[in-house]
Amino acid sequence: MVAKPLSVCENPAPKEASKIIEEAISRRKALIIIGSCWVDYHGRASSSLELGERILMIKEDGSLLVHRSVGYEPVNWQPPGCIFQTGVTGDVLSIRALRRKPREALKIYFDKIYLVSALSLADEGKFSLHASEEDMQKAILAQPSLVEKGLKLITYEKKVEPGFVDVYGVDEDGRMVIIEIKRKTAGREAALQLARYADSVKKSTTREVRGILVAPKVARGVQKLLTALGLDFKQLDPRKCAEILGRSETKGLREFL
Amino acid sequence: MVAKPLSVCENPAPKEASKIIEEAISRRKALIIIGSCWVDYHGRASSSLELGERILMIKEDGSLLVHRSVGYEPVNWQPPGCIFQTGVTGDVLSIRALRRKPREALKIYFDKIYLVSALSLADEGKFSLHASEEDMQKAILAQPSLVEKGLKLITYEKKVEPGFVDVYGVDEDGRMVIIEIKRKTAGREAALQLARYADSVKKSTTREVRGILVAPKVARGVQKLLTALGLDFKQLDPRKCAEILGRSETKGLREFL
DNA sequence: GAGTGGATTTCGCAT
DNA sequence: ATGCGAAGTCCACTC
Repeated sequence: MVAKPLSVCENPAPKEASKIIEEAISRRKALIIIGSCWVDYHGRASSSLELGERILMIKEDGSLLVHRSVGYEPVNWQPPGCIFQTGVTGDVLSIRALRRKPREALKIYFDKIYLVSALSLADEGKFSLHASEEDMQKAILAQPSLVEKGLKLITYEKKVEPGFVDVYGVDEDGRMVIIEIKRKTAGREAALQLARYADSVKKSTTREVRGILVAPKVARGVQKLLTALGLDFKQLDPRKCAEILGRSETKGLREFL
Repeated sequence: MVAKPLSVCENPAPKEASKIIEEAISRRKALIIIGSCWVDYHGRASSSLELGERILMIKEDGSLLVHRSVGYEPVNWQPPGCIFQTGVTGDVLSIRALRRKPREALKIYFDKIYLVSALSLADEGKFSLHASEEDMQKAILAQPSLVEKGLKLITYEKKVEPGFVDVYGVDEDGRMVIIEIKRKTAGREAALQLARYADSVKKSTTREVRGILVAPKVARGVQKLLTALGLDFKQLDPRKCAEILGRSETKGLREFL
């Protein structure tokens, strides 16, 4: 028999809420607390949030999220690894989440608590993600012709002076090729970064060096910038790369690596 | 009298859960659903998440978060603006969150539902944050001597070729000064970016040009890089800037702006 | 432990 | 709409 996945307590008194919360934290349970609160944060920056109704989530790893009724992001939070302290002063429940490295403190004060729920979530499910920049790189390694006919790859993530080159190879005319991969629209930064890499490589070889920006699209004006910098552009969709990997992942790539 | 801030339903049947969820979404309420589910996502990338117990949050603005029992970040999500569809197939409740621009779809399938809670959160509280890069810029504008004695500022957010210079001025010897501000440890990128801007400005003037990197700290090796590039560094803490703004925000800054 | 760069980044601002 | 850069970014990975 499995432990009950959750307990629910509506409209608890502050003392009762505090008891549930401390118990849950000590037993490594997750918590959801809904109520009216204000929040102060001091650490890498400082912030204050005035009174309002919010959702507080405390997780098993000691992370904490304060969510408003709108927005993808929490308005306040604490990354994993917090130490928690709770206290009751009058009718106010306070929760402190402290972190070292960096030293930062988040304090929440509830003047009304509508719900406290302690959770024991059983979750062993695997998460898998496709069509990342890494997938694009793998697809290109498995099938260099995606970038250019006759292209031969030498190394990947080759380290040159100021940073990394995503992929590094030789074209059919024997020129060195540096490839910068972006999984979404490439902006000015990507072009300038590639130009820097290319310059850096040029300094260390007498051979001709080409830079190719691989991305699904370039931002407005960047094509012109690429031309001015003497760089090439090859359009490539990350989703197409994911498809290619799905079909041929076991073929060429393993050999290459 | 205010509306009841939340309703709670434990262990609902799929049909019942579906009804509550649709009702809540149509009334622009937020939702918390806890249960055992699997998740598929297709859009900017693709992902799949196997069966496990999680917390689903749907917000009033049509954003959606799937949280596991650990981690600051949601394992799956959808930004604000979704359209939702629910359905029941056998004992499975499905929730679809669709988005245009970009076109992406997230599908959640619950085979067990422990809790459904619909929330009407009243939250008008102001959020304020201090010690951002913007605060550093404001502090420098209000008090240029923070960077250097005798420094006179001309403008800020000045457009130069590849981007924007944070602050732009003249030092006590009449040399042009461009300032790049970082609120935390400045890395190689910051130094190279400033160098690019400095080069760009040098090309458009015959006057001497200095670049100053303002940050609480520079990363290892970056000081050497700055020297090599002929750039200066001025240590400045964002928290000190926030203090200065707190004391003197109404003094020099308003005049400058 | 620090540094570096990607992310389904999100978010806000300016063009 | 698109582009661009900051973020208390978080996160994984390398040195």
